[in-house]
Amino acid sequence: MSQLLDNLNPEQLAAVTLSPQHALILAGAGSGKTRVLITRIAWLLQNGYCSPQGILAVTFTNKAAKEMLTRLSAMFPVNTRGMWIGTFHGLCNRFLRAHFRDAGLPQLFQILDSGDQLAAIKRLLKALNVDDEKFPPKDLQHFINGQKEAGIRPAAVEAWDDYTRRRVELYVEYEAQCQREGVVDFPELLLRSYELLERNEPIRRHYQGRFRHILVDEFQDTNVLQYRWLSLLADGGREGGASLFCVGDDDQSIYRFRGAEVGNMRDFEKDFKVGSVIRLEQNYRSHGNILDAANALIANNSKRLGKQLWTDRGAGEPIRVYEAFTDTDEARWVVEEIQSLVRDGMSRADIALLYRSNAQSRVLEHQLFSSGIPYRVYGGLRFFERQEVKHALAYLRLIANPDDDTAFTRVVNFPTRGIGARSLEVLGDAARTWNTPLYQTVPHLTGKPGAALAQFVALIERLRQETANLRLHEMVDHVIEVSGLRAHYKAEKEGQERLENLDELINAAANFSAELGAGEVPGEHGSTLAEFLAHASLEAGDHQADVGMEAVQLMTVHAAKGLEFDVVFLSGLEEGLFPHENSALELDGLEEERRLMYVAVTRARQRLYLSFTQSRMLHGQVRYNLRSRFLEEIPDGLLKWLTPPNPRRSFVSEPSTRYYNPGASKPAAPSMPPPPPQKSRDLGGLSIGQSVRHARFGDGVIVSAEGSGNDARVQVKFAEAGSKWLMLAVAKLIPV
DNA sequence: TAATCGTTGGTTTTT
DNA sequence: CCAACGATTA
Repeated sequence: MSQLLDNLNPEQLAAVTLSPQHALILAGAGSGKTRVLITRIAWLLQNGYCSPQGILAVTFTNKAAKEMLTRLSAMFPVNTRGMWIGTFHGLCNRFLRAHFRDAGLPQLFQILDSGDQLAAIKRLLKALNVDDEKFPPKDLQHFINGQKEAGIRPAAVEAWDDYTRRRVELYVEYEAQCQREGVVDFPELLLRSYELLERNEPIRRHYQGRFRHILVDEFQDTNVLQYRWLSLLADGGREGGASLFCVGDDDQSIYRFRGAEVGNMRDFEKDFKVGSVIRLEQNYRSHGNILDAANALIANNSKRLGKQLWTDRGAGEPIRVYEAFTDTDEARWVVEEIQSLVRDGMSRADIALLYRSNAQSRVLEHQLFSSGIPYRVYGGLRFFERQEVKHALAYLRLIANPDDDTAFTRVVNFPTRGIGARSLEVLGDAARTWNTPLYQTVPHLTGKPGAALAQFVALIERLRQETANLRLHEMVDHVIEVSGLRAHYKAEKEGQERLENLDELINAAANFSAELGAGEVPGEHGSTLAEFLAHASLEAGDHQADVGMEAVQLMTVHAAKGLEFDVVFLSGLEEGLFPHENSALELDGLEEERRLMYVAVTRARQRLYLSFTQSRMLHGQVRYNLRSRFLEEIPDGLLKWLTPPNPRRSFVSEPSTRYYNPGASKPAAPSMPPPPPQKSRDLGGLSIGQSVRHARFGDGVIVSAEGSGNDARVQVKFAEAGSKWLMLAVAKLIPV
């Protein structure tokens, strides 16, 4: 007991030992929020406030959920089985499996991941003969998911124009298709769960009675539906309902673009009459200068709940700033700096290269590669998203649920068995006529295509029978073999890696049943298989780790959230890139970018490098940008310039020849590249940062430029008219 | 049915 | 510039 609370600071202690009540914990970066969350659970259990069955703890990622489970069992001997700890989607899946009938779902319903969902929508549009130029599948997917995540079914969508009305019709059709096929997409997992709880009183009562303490991680990332779901489970804060313990940081809210609603924090405070907002502001990660920079930066945001990080570990090193000529030079400098760090004994794995957008990794990778520095890029294809794995899973899905048309279409002709587009069209038409899933439509067909399709159906039936008494991994193995997938990839010249991945899938199946417990009964194939398939959809797998590889870590700032490194390089600190130009179009977009910058800065433990370039290759064109305003928002005293600091102006107006002053600054990059070409003439005497007047748009400032000669365009931010790109050859811009 | 060519668009992303 | 996708061609 005493051990449990050892070494907690006063605020952490207060949060952990709060008497059962609704609470909002504002947990700053590196303030030990996970520890608080876990210790809170242990404390509640240890002091008999509730049993493990009474705990519901929810996270966003599987990684976080797993960490919570492991650390909890390490901290405190408890049967974690009874607790509901998992992701929103994982828990909703569990809930829907338990109540599939009441939820109106088949017992073995399948889960569509985003890719599957997109494929399903494409198929739908084709079947309905909808012009996918007018209704791009991706947009429709976004629309549908957006509605679902706001808790809105088609009937409740406010559609005032024809376009929206048509999209709502397609939303209806899409729902019907999913229902027919017995599949559920990600947002549907949540919405179904929510609706079932809402409308089924016995079930609602049961869960409201069961869960006494609901704990939420990364609360600032919840969307509207998730908050309503939590709220419902906690009986809206009424007497006798569960206590909601929400941990989050509004300053680290960086997922509004995917539906996160920071406003949930304020709403929660109000709706649940939260008496105690506890701030965790002591940071155990970074040195003072880094925190000061982060604090200064985020102070520029207006809509904050308010928080100030501090540390007792001393100021540490200054933040190093480097101005490069081009993106290539920037990358070159980063690599040299890394080499020097490694020479001094720094481990490569403790160094991170962060950037705003994935496209920026290319140059960095190139330089790292040619210097022979091992590196690892996060955020590519994940294991369960690989095509060979998806193919194998599709066969398994058909065994579990033949109505799954997405799976059917995926493998009906893979490996090829003479079923072409023509046959599938016939089949699709027939399916519509009979209103049956593709699989069930096959027997209705006659003729040659019918025969080939019948063979495919026979194959699936055969697989189902032959695997009925096998254990999961044997089943997977058998399916890979008999379906012809293994032979197919064996024959393919580049198929070796794919074969290995298929073997890995068999391993994954074996591990899965092992973890599930020894209780697996052969022949009960349904449920184990369905659970494995759900697992594959819900947990696409870690971004493959090169185990033991001492490698520099490359990732976007988004991907870095929650991580920390001794040394962080943040490159591309330029207007238009970071903050990203598109952010200017969105309401409060700049504040979100600033939070993103805040996240980036607070990743560093000891040393932080910030860099920007004068010119950068983007979309095949050289662009000239101002350095990021975020740089200006960090107090000068915290910065150490590795290149001479300039007034915030582009080289266009002020050629930076002074960089060539040989003795100017000692860390000047050893291989100083030639200066970028002077483009000032191309801008017709204008320069970035300059104020101009336009006859129609009024006064503004040139923010960036691209192209040259006749194609030269400048982006002008007008006081009244907003931001515009103007062709210099066309627009008359008068310097003011 | 596979290979090749041309077009298009290019923040951020977990489940 | 360059990757991903769709349409066309052998």
